[in-house]
Amino acid sequence: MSTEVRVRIAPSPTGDPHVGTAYIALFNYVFAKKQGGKFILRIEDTDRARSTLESEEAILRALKWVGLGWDEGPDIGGAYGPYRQSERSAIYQEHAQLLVESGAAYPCFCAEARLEALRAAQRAEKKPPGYDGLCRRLDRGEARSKVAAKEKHVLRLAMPKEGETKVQDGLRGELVFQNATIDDQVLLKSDGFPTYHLANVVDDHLMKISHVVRAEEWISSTPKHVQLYQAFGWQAPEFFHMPLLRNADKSKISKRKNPVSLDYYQDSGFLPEALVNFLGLMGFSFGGDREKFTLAEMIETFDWQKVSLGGPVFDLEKLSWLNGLYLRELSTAQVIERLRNWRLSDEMLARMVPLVHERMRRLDEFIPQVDFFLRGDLAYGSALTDAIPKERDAAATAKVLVDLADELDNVRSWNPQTLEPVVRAFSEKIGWKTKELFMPVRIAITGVSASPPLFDTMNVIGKELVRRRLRQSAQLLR
RNA sequence: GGCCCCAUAGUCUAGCGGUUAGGACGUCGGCCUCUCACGCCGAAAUCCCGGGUUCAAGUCCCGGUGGGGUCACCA
Repeated sequence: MSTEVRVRIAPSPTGDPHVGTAYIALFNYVFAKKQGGKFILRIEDTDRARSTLESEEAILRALKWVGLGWDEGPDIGGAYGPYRQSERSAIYQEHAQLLVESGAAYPCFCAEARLEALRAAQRAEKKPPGYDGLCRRLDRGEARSKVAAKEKHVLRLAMPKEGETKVQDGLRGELVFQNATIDDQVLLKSDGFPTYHLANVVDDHLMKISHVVRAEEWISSTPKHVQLYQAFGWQAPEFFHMPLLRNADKSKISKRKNPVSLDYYQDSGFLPEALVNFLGLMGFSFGGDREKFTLAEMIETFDWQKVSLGGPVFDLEKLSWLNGLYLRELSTAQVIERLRNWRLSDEMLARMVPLVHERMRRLDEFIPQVDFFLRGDLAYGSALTDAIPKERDAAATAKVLVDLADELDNVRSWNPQTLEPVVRAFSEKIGWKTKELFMPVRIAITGVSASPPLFDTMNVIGKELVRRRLRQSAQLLR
């Protein structure tokens, strides 16, 4: 068996490129490079309702932006493709079939409603929720004929009900789980697509992944994965569960409490090398008192022993400081280059100029009018409180802004035409006249009461910055 | 609630049986300076609690407590 180190980052393309993805990608990448191994990108798009190609593209773009390139992936191929799970359905079906034949998995015909009722009952009795094994007890012949009759079903893992499952974690040692406490996980959904559990095990094995470096939130499902490896007769990879990035209140980092999209960091003018350095500071210590180090230097000194397990709070303030260190190190020419690649590109100018063109009398009025396009966070002074509609109060306005931020999060394709109906529908939903709603929103997003049309403005500023400003404004109003 | 993980200042961390518990962000004060920023100097602030083990415990063990994760036909 080959001893080559092969690791992967396996994002699910269901939203914006997440800072946590970059964080985990970083540790995979660094470990692979340190070992002279391969770093693989695999797209886990088995949730066909939520996965989009647009999101996949954004994730690839963002990972490239932070400088974590892959050796094999959906865009460049490789010896173990395809690297998009939606293109591997047949592989999962075959493997699932193997499990059914060996008795390690069984078809389950229970309807959603029954499962919900079951869970509700378990909750009421304060028992741990989980499948009750009804279909597991079905006669195998009967089950087979139901399947043959095309009855709608899923495939479940026939989890052993006795004994224990041991997980070897490279960071935490041996983790022991009582099998009786582990649920009969669904492996194959009724739409024929695999769940994460099946797909991830099958792919990791087929793609010869040697080390699984992933977030701590996966620990509790790892025994299921270990059971699957055993059922297939495969050797499990080594697991390394990294701590979770946290909000200031220590909960798992989330977009409600933190800018979480890599797009936000790019749009706000963070340098990718600073962001990567900062992510490296989360849970990893370089050695000595060094805090500033390059990716290459991190690779050189990387060692799992230097990884700590407490969940690190993601502190934008410290990231900004680090970013300043990098920024000041650049030459003037380099800064100009960075600015051009940021918001002073011809492309950005081409988007901004039409919006302020007719509002300008002289060229010198350009800069003040595009001010909010070029900023990260805004300074509002009293503008926000002044924008509270008559008949409404600060608290209500704050809530509206936050709710709108959430609403906008669901907007997939961000442009003036898609934004307008969303915001208008929102206005109706909350029972505010558009007249009442638009001014506080305008102020929150631009900081001023006179600006180009709202939706065009939002379009250029970008989703993440818009959402961030709405949230920040709400914060200030409270 | 069950299961699991974690625990050094507000935050990120060093420490791997004997240290005045080190560094960084942030905060406060000062210096530099036309202002600001940068830079420099300084200050306040930490070993969650209780038992063990040991001559000696932030460090090892156990138990609490606290925080977190997870309990989906989402990953």
